[in-house]
Amino acid sequence: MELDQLRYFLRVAERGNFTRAAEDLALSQPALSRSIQKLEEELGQPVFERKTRSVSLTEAGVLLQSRAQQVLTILDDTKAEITDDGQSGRVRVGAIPTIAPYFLPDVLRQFATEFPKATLIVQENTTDELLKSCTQGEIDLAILALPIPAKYLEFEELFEEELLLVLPVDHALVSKPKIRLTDVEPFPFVLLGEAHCLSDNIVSFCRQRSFQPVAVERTSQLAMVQELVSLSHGVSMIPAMARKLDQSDRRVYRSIDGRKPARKIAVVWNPYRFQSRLIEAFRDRLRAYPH
Amino acid sequence: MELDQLRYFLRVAERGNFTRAAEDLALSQPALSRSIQKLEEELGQPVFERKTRSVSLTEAGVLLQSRAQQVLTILDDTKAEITDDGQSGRVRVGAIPTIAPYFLPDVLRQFATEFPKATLIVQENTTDELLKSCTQGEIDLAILALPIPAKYLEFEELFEEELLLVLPVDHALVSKPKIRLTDVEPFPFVLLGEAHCLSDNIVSFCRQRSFQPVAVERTSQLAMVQELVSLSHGVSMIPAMARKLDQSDRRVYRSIDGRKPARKIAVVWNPYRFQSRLIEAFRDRLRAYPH
DNA sequence: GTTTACGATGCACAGAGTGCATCGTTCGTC
DNA sequence: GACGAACGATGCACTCTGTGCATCGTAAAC
Repeated sequence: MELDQLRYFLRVAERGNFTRAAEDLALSQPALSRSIQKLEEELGQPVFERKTRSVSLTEAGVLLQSRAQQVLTILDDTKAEITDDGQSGRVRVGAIPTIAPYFLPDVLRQFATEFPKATLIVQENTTDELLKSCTQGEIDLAILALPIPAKYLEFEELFEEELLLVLPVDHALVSKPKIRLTDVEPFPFVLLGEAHCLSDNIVSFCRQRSFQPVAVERTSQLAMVQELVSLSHGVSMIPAMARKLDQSDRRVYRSIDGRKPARKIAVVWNPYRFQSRLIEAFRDRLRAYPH
Repeated sequence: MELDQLRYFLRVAERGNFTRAAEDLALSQPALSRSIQKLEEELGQPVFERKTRSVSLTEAGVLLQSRAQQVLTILDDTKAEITDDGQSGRVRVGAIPTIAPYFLPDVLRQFATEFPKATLIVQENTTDELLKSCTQGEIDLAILALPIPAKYLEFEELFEEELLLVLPVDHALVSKPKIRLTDVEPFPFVLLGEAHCLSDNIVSFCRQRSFQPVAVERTSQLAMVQELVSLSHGVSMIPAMARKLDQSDRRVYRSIDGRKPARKIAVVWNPYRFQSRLIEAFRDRLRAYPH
């Protein structure tokens, strides 16, 4: 039994497909097939059931999967722990798209200056994917908005951030000195796609005030939301950090009067994985970041 | 990091010597040196401190040692668990020399008949060595005499066995109808070497009756004790199972009157290791063995 | 100073793992 | 019902890694 075989095996188990797994592994499909064959030969029985369109784990495969994961995690962490000098190494950070471009660059720059030997790897993805990556040890830290279904993960709230109402410059509400949430109710909303938690934040905040925002458009980037608002497709709510970077004069931002909509930004990590000094340091910088 | 590297590493750590470890591993010393070098290269630091006469673990090495052991154990057990069909496989049994030849052959024969596909491996060694082997997962079961310092090990008493007084045929006590322990006190003893727990059993039993047997001779095999007794070098105490196999008429066995000296035979195993159905079966046969 | 113990290094070789090309089988589709 | 696509298995040639043998370098022991 070789470690590579276990890595290969896990990937095939994950993808349910030799060809796809081989691509992931940067390996030819025949090589992968043979590697699994050899593993099965050693175990005296198949670990996969080959169906015509996909493969699934046998009983033996299920057992092997959990043990292989365990073993590779231990070795990965051991290596990280031994090579941990607090200066060099790797920090893999994930962030949701509505945070990444507004919050991360500053922290990354600061961190890179302070730890020039460190390698920073950033992944931008949805909350669900980030949590999965974090659980599987593919990233060390994830920065996202609460609430999260954080099974087996640890998190720490970093700060709370106001969501600002964004309006086209010529919108009726612009001249109103105090805008309450109820004032917004009649207007259509421009929101991000459903996979984005910011939409959930906004919708759930509105729902607490018992109104359901009407989403006229769904887009995938905050910048696009801002542009669509400028073009009077609707109004929206934008995190304060995204407003800071907005140079345009074709839209205006207003703070909602009364209880203000907000989101809580948190950092998440996997407490079962070794936390290198570099990772700890990154978390420290996140905490210390002015907001 | 490769599994072989970890195996090599552990052996060197155990032996504190590359050359010796290489012999154990059936590998040339240069190959071993290079393998460790590569491991150290990957970890970015040495795992051994090379002194002129021996090598010792560095801090990193100590960490790696425990993790490597853990990993190899998991994989070993996983393989055992997957390949466990209750019929084929391997059972590694250890026994102390004063039990092995008298008790094991019958059990082994019976077990081999019942499980013809199974491979039986028997190791004869002292209690200390067997417990060490069991802890390290080098054997699956150990059969020995209580008491044992059984840290992290589980044990189950199998039966209690009387220790019989053995005398030369022409000994003064032979004609005595009832021999009490005090009657034996004046006579010199033939005992096994100090590493054998049977000597401990005998000595501690006598000490409870507040006398210290005088050992005139120390030998390494029960058969030799029996022969020396025949030659009137002294008297001794012999487990009942060893008497059964004794065909000679040059010595006689007597049961001590009063509280009889005895030893408790137990089977020991490592509860942290996977117990295959074959191992369980072997334990069952041990329990069921008539005594 | 000489010998001994022990790990490191140079060099050549064998075998395991890999990639490419291709095959065999089973669905899905026209 | 024949054809094509998806997917894993197999044949073959090659390369690269790990290994053994011979030898070296160094420090302790005699």
